[in-house]
Amino acid sequence: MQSEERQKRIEEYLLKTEFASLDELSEQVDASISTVRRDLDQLAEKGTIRRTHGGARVVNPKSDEFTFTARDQHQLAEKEAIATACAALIGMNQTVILDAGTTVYHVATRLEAKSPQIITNSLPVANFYNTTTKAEVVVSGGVIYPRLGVLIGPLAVEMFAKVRADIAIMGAGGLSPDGVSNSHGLLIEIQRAMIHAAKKVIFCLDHTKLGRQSISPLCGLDVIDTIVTDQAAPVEMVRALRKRGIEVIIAP
Amino acid sequence: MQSEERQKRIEEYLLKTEFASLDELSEQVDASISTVRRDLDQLAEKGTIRRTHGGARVVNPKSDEFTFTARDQHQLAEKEAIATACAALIGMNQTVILDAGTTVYHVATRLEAKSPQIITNSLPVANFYNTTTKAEVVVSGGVIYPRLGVLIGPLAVEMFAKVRADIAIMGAGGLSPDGVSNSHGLLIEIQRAMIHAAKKVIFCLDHTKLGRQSISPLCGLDVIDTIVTDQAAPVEMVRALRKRGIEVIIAP
DNA sequence: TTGAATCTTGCAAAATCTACCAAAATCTAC
DNA sequence: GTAGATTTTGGTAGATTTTGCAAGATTCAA
Repeated sequence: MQSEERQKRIEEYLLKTEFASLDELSEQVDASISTVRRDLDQLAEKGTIRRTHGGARVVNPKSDEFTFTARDQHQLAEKEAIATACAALIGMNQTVILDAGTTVYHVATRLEAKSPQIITNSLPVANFYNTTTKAEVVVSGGVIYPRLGVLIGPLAVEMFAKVRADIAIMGAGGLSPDGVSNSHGLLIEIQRAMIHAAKKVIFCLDHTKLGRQSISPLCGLDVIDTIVTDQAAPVEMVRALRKRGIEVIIAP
Repeated sequence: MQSEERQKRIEEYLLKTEFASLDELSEQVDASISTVRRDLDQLAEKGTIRRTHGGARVVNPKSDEFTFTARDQHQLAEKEAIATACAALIGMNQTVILDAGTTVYHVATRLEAKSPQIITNSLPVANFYNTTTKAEVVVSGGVIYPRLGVLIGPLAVEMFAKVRADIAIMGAGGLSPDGVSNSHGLLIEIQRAMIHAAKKVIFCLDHTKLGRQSISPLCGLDVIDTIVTDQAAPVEMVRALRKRGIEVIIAP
C-alpha cells in the first residue's frame, strides 16, 4: 500500500474511533509502527489529526472532547438521569450560569429547547452551542486549564463578578454536612462568583459525591437552593439536607 | 492496445478504487510498468489523476471530508501552505494573538512546538489546545457568534484592549490599496483591538483576498508589518505592497 | 522518583523514480 | 509495398524515497 492510501485509511479510522494507538493503527493499515508514526507526523503537520503520546486522535471530534468523555464514563447513567431532572427545573428564556463539570455538561445538552441565555466558562459547553442559534451563549474569558476544558484565572472571576443570572447549575467534588468542596483549588474562586451572581443555586451531585469531602472548601450548605442527585443517594443525608430547607431532587 | 484506450481504462479503474499501485495498473491494462508510468505522468499533467509514490490516486475523492466548516474547503491547499509559512515566522515562547479565521486556525495547529502563549477569541483554536500543556492559551470572553465559532461583544474588545502581545496573526475578507476590510462588522472592533495590542501584525490572506474589498473597513495598510499569501497572488499587488514597506511572504 | 512505555534519531535494506537505450511498432514519402 | 524516420514500448542502471529496525533520550503514570 502507498503512503497516501495509508494516510487516508488512518484518517478514516480515526474519524470512526476518535482515538487510536500506534499498535492499533499499525495493524489496521498493515505497516510497521515507524511508518505509522511518520504518517501521523505528516497528518498532524497538515492539521487533520492530533498526535498524542502513544497514538493519535481527531482534531475536531464531532461528539465530545476526548479526555472529557474519558472522565465521563464514571457513573454515566446516573449523570444522565441527573442532567435530565435538572434540565426540567429550567424555565423558558432564563439566564443560566453553567459550571464546568461533566454532569453539568450533560445538563447543557438538554437545554437547547428552552432557548436560554447561557453564561459559562466550560469549553465543551461553548463548543456544544457553537452550531446552534437557539441559545445565546456568553463565554467567560480566562486561561485554558488543560484536560478539564475550563477557563480559569482572574479574567473568569471578574467576568462572573459582573453578571447576574436566574440560575447557577454547579458541580462539585464532594458535599458533607460542613459544606461543599472541590478538588481543583483554581476553580473555587470562580465558582463562588458564579454562586454569588445567581438568584437560585442548583448543585448536580451523583451519589458518590454525597458525604464525601474534597480538598478545597467551596461554600456552606446555606447558599444551596436545590440539589439534584440519583437514587443511590444515602437516605439519611437526603433527609438531613431537606431538614435544612434544601430541596433535594432524586432523579429516577 | 492503444495508449488512449489504456489511459482511459486507467482512469476508470482509479475512479472505482480511488488508489492503485503501478503493479496493479500494469496488470489491469496488460502493459509494462514503464508504460503505465508514462501514462500516469500524462494523466497527471492533464490533471485528471494525481501521482503518488508507488501508484496513483484520483484527484477528487468523494469522501475527502474535513471536519471543519464548509468555508474551510475553499482554497484549502493554499491555506495550508500559507499557514505553514506563517507559523515559521513565530519564534519560541512568544506571545501570539490569533484571530478567528479559518486560515489562522491552520496556523494555530502548527504552533504547538513553539510553546507559545496564545491569546484568542476563536473557539476552534481554544478547543485545539484544550488537551495540551505545551501552550498557555488565554481565551477572551464574549458571546458566541454561532456559525464562525468566534467570541464577540464588549467583553472580547475589553479583553484585547487590556493585553499586549509580540505578534498578531490576522485574517480578513479583503485587501485593497485603500486598506484591509472584513465582511463581519461585529468583528471589526475586536480586530482593531488585537492589532493595537501587538508589536508586529501579520495578515494571512490567500490570493483571492488581494485586490478585493469587503463590506466593513478595518484598518489602513500602514499598520501591517507582514502579509503571507500564496503563489497565485497578483504580481503587481505584491510589488505595490512591498514598495510601501510591507514584507510580503509568498508561500510555496 | 522509578520503571515502563513512547519518542527521536540514524542507518541499512527495499521499493520506487528518473533518465536513458534498444527493439518493436507505426508512420511517411515515394 | 518498402526503406527510412518517428513514436511507442519494455527494460536497465544509478539516484532517490520509503520502510523497518534498534539504540539512546524522553515522557508518563504511579
